[in-house]
Amino acid sequence: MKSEKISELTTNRLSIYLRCLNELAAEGSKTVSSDNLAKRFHLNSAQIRKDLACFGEFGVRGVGYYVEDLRQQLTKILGLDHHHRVGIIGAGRLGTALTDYYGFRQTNFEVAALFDADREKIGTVVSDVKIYDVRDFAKIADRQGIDVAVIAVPAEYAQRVLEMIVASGIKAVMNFAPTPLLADEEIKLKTIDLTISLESLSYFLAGSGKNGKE
Amino acid sequence: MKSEKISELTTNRLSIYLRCLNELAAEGSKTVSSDNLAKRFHLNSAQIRKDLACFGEFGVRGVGYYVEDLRQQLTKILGLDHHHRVGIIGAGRLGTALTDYYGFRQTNFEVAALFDADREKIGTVVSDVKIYDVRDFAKIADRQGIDVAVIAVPAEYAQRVLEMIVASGIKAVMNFAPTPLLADEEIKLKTIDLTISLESLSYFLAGSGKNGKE
DNA sequence: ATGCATTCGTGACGTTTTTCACAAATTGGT
DNA sequence: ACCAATTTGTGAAAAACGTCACGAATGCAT
Repeated sequence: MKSEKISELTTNRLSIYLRCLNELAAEGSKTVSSDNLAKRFHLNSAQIRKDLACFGEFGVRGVGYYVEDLRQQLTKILGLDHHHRVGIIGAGRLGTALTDYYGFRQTNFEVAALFDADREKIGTVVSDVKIYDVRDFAKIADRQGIDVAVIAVPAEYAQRVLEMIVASGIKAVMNFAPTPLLADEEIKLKTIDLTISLESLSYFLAGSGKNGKE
Repeated sequence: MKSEKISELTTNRLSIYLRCLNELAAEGSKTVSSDNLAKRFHLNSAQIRKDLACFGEFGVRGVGYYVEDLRQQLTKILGLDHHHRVGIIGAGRLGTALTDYYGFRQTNFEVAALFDADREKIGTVVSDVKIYDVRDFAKIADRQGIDVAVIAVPAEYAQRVLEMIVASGIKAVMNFAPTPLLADEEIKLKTIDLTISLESLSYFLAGSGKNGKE
């Protein structure tokens, strides 16, 4: 166990390990070795051990990891034993699609409210979630206990929306607008930029398949 | 100019640079320095110069980069001067939301067809795009000239869908199913795993804001 | 009990990515 | 024509990340 700061690459992999452990637990496996885990994806077993070692000594030499135990540990480390309430800003196609994205429920996130500026939409309900006026964001976010915000508005509004979110005291933000946003250090901002991913495919196709890989 | 293999991190940044150059061009700027570009996001100017140097010497010492020229160069490098036709497998919430995601059009991608296994959906039209039977994928993909596939089905079907896509000869795939997929070397597979990103936020919140950053 | 097979935890090593720092090229003013 | 101010391109240094290899701990068979 080394309690230096943990890289995001490591925590991302923890998510993958946990998913696998959940499957193993469902299958009834009692223990699993790092080598075994590594083979499921094509990872290196030493990396898995190192990732886990950041948080404690969960394994038993000669045995491996106890599936159920490690599962619970990772669930706790990733904070998935806590419920989170999500507010989505932007009730367009993407925002509404996310509203009943089952990945949210699966990971203990609940979409509590949608926000939009369009008067036509305000007051209506999508998948049991009400659409509020974005101008009331701080008030509703507070009343609803929202602790995670999702930005699903056009790029040109994203920075302003982010500032509104931060001003309301929310610390975790997921951004789908295709633009890099500037935020204070104490905010966790995660940008999912589909355009970059698309252009990455485009680059690959332009190079006419000279290089492959993930 | 060094024509070794270029890392994905580099090409991803090219996308960001290009976006910025498009804005600068729209604003009427003639030239821009790497330092100037670097300040817009918070990147290092040397990195920008190195990224660009992978593809040629586009800058002029003492001046910077000619916005319009660099814009065209990057557009070409990223293959954005070519049109691509996209097939989306899975006509659920996500698949249909993606269908009129304007980022596609912006980047010269066009959603040509949707595919689903649900008989209720097959034959209907979403945002001018027809939903076909997924069992006819190879045939339709060929007929429609589809060269990019998007996987928007539940995780348990994703691997099988990928194999179907690969079998039909398509080389570029974007996967939204929250599971790592195995693909051959010659395929470009890009996985966008929202669950991992969510859990990353959860991890941050669990650590109660001890560390921030992007 | 002892030995053998297994598997973790980790220090050492190698690779990749980022940052630094400076020579070389260019412009504009005098 | 020269000097000062810029700003690129790039080798070298630093940092981050991944892999290897091995000592230490454990279980099982004899």
